[in-house]
Amino acid sequence: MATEASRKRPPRAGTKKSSAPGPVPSEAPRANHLEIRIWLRLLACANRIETALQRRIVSAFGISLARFDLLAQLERAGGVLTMTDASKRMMVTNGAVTGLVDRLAQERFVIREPHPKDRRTIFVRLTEEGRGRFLAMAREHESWTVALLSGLEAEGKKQLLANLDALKRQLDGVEPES
Amino acid sequence: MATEASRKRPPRAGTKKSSAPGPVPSEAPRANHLEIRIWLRLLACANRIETALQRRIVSAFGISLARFDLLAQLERAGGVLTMTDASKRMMVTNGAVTGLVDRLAQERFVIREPHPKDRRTIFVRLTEEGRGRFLAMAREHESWTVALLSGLEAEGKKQLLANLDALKRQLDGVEPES
DNA sequence: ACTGAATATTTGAGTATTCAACTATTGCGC
DNA sequence: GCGCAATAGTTGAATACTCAAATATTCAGT
Repeated sequence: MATEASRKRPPRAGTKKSSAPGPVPSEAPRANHLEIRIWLRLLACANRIETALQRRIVSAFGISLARFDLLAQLERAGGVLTMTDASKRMMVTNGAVTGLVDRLAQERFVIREPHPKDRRTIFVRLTEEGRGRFLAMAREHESWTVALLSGLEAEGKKQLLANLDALKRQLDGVEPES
Repeated sequence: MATEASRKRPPRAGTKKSSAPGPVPSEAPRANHLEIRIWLRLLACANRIETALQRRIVSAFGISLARFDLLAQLERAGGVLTMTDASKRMMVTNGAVTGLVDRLAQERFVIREPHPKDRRTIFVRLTEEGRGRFLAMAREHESWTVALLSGLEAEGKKQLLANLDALKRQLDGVEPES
């Protein structure tokens, strides 16, 4: 049936043993449609890369991926962003950003600042210290990412990127904006 | 810096307006390394597909993607699985499975059964009714998946699958098992 | 048999996320 | 100026997941 839509991360590989009657060696005859095989592969690859990166960020920097991401958006935006702009860039809801900013503020990465004119609006500003800490993290993060993929053939990489671009365009067409 | 590691879903597109000084039109000069462009594209595609499928499953069947996934694993396994085997197949921890089974049991999709010999072990069994309901869902789910990707050129699809296979092998090599 | 390591599951704390409800503000239209 | 819809942000209920600790059991060694 090839139903396997979710996107979890492997929780660090347990012991190797299967108790139930069927030890689950049958992995072969699934995924009929080409489309579904592609989706499953895509998902598997995305999962592995994300899991690998996430683990390293968390263990090396002691900061969650979501928080790291918010810092990245701030840095790219020049250091300041409103809550709503941050949520748009990160593609999460306002509510999610509230919590992330709470923690980043606690850890001195960012500070909240009022908008001089509009009292509904709140700016989130990357502190100097926060920026420094982030940049150090970002350098490593980028090299990890490159390292993960750089083993592919140059030709294959170009092809893959082109194919993914085509896929993305296709998806934008089929499923425009929710 | 091309740091953008997280994997969120767009929360249903908000209104189009940016309040802060810089209205964020600058989307151009990023993603230097080819590897990073690939990763970003891969992530974007996976996100869109997953989001689209998840929304449809939730709205059409009133069941979460995680729960749907567990049902799929059960069906594929022939109807029964221990908690641990389920968690391995779904690549989540035992703790996560406990909660999913709790709810699926509540909704009569599955039942818990003791292992005749080993009292530590618990079987999760797909009920007849649950199986029927799941199969109906699965049919639709599969057709959605195919529909999402079928617009690509046949040649591109084959190429994409091959490239993704190569990538997966590469990832398995670089990042073996945790 | 006893002891202790290993295995199976559940539980609870910590994060993250969505969505809907709610509080403040702003800014029109008249 | 008023009234009110739109906007910005926070909060809380519902899900989901990880990791570590707690429970139960099984099993192997002596």
